[in-house]
Amino acid sequence: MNGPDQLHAPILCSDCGIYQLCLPTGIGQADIELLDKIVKNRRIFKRGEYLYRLGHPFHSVYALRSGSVKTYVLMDDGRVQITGFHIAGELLGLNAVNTRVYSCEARALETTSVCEIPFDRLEELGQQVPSLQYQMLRVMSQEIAYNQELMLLLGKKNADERLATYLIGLSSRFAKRSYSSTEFNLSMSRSDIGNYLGMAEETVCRVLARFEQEGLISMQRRLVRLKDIEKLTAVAQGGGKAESPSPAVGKRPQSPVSSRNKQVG
Amino acid sequence: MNGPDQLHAPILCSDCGIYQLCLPTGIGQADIELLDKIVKNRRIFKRGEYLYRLGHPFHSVYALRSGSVKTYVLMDDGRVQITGFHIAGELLGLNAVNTRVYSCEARALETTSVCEIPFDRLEELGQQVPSLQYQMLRVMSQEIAYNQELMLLLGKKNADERLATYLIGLSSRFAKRSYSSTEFNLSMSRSDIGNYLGMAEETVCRVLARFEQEGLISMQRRLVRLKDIEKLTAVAQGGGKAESPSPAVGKRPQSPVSSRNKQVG
DNA sequence: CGACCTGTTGAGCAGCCTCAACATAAGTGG
DNA sequence: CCACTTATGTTGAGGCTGCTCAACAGGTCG
Repeated sequence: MNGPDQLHAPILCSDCGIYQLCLPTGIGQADIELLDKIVKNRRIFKRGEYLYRLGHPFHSVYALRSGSVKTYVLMDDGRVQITGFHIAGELLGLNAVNTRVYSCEARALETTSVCEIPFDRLEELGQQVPSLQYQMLRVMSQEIAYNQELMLLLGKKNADERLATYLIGLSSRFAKRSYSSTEFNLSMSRSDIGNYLGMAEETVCRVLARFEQEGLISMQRRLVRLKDIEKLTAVAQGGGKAESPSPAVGKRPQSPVSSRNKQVG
Repeated sequence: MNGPDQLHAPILCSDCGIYQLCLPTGIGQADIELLDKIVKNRRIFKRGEYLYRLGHPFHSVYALRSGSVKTYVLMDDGRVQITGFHIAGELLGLNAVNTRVYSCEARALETTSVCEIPFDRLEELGQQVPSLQYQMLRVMSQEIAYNQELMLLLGKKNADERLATYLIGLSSRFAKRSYSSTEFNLSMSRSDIGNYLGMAEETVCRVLARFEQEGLISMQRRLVRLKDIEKLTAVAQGGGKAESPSPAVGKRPQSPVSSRNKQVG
């Protein structure tokens, strides 16, 4: 995690707020007005409704104004991997540019307000406003970096590290939107969290229960309070247990960092 | 997997070949010449050398002319997640656009020839050639879709499915480059494959050995021959074992597709 | 208030990791 | 060219993390 929006705190543009597409200095007022004309298309999605579905033709991108959305990919037999959890200020759907067909589904986790932006309009405008083009590249670049972190989590972290990473990541994202970074509402169910972090729902419960018992957090249903962010951060990076004598050995999780993993190209 | 380059077979542009940046109809001859001026910068990397490293400043993107490259992210304690395996015709480095700093490392797996393209030059040119901008979006969009598949693999597939998916994915990528789709050289070590698929090196060996024993493939060291692509494809999608009576039940791997996973937003 | 959805907790099992020894290939230097 | 060293791949035994199955508790909603 560490997640999206690494460097640039998304800035509201005018009334609708295209957030990630606008930079403080990147786009002028006149351009913003142009942009506003395009994005007037506001929509509300209720919990469980789809912004777009797998295989549907690509026509628009979506800027989230409020609420939250999960995106996920599917296997034939119904297995689900949630690939993203998106909150206000983020931009969805650009990943369908290549094939012109959505490669994943996006579904509202709660009542969610979005701006729907027709991509061809956005493209036209991009040719008049170079910095807009650049912003699109940035948004996608950011998503790639974000996905890389998730892959690291899925491939190399154990259950404790995954959940700690998840909580810390949420915390810092909320902080950037000026929400509380220590107390917030997970809009995802335990099952969703499991499908996001690559673990069973039950394991999510158990680990959270242990975190609470160890004084790292407190929870009631989907409301979390982070009580020891420092220790949580340590857990997320694999320094969770062992303040043990042996500093290098006993890292515990998969990937032993043994002499073999020297990675020689 | 199914991997990159879904729809557009990358086309060589002039002598250097910017592959993914060019479409048959997208970019005119004059533009290609412009592009060529920029990408004259050819370089050779030997096995183990870095195209770029974590935290280094972003200045260029790299188009692979021949050879292969792995990209990966790191944890503090040395754990590694390989996030991409790239072959001739693919474009690397665009994921650093956002932060202007590389968020991963790229390392040659064998002697590899690349075109190094200064990004600011590419951007300038993009403003004159709109379709080039669009191509960049496409390349990144494609990478995102590709990463989503990898996340699905890492989060939801068991060892057999992972390796089958990996082999099938390689096969179809080689096919698109007009290499043999049934016999090819894995340029990654077992350890790399493990760090890519999120499993231990030993497990990679064991599963490959079993695949060979079951007549799906034959291997000697890094040379693979796919002997039953159909069955391999079935395994990749989780239909590997059970041609069992019960069609829906007994899916076997993590994520039971039980009644609970109904995913209700 | 009953039906249902979500979350919690327990018991048992198994897939995959860890550790370790060995085999083979690939370099390296004399 | 061969002996040595190192990297890479293979195979076995055993244990642990996290999954599965299952029953139940607490909320939520009609």
